[in-house]
Amino acid sequence: MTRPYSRYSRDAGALLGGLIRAARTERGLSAQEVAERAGISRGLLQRIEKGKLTCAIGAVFEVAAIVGVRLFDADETTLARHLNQTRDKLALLPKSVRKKRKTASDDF
Amino acid sequence: MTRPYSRYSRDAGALLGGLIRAARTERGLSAQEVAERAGISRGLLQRIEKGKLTCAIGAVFEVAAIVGVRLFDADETTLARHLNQTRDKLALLPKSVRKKRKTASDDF
DNA sequence: GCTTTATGGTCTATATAACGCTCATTTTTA
DNA sequence: TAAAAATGAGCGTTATATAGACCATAAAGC
Repeated sequence: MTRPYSRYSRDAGALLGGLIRAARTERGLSAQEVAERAGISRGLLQRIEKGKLTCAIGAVFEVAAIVGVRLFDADETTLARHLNQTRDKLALLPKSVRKKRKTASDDF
Repeated sequence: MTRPYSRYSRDAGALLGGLIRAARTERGLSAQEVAERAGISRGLLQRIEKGKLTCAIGAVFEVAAIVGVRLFDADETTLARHLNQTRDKLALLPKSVRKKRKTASDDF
């Protein structure tokens, strides 16, 4: 990633970080404790809560799950179900994308 | 991140990657094109679509925005508004967390 | 007030992610 | 079937995110 980030990404990162921090303090968890449970350093947790966009998405997911911030507005079972649906949908879509396609023409 | 990822994170990553790939093919965009627009390499886009959890969250956000996958079920203006609300909420919360707190006792 | 602890910031070393390239395979169109 | 394009995957190099330590400050409890 050499390009500057878009407004949307910056806002999304800041929002997610803020939600994580709010959830953590509401639950009375220290940064040290959450970092240990997530298996990351305290410094990385600070960057996540500040909305830095260079953090690994896995670390963000781990922290979000620990403090109770749910992405996709879905709990674990809903997530698994949605995951299967997406897999089924992908199986129906074309394997590769070409300029002119017979399916789902955009021009009308 | 040295620890293995939780089930939740793995599912969330796979789901998000699948949603991105489905949205990209539905819109008839090639991997090369999306990668260029996002300012990332094609290899990184492949890893994102496969749900690899080591990808930077900023790159994932950029790609998601380009192909039209919205996190938080929110568009740009809603995102900004929610962002402000989170900031206000954070201002009311305690700045640091201690073991025994007067606010929001958990024990009843 | 004092003490304790959480947090914010900086620095260095190291692990590793990202890039750019290549090639093989698959898929689509002619 | 052949040609063209997209995809998947591997590899060496480079860039950088992360961990871990440190210190200073701020905040909470006594």
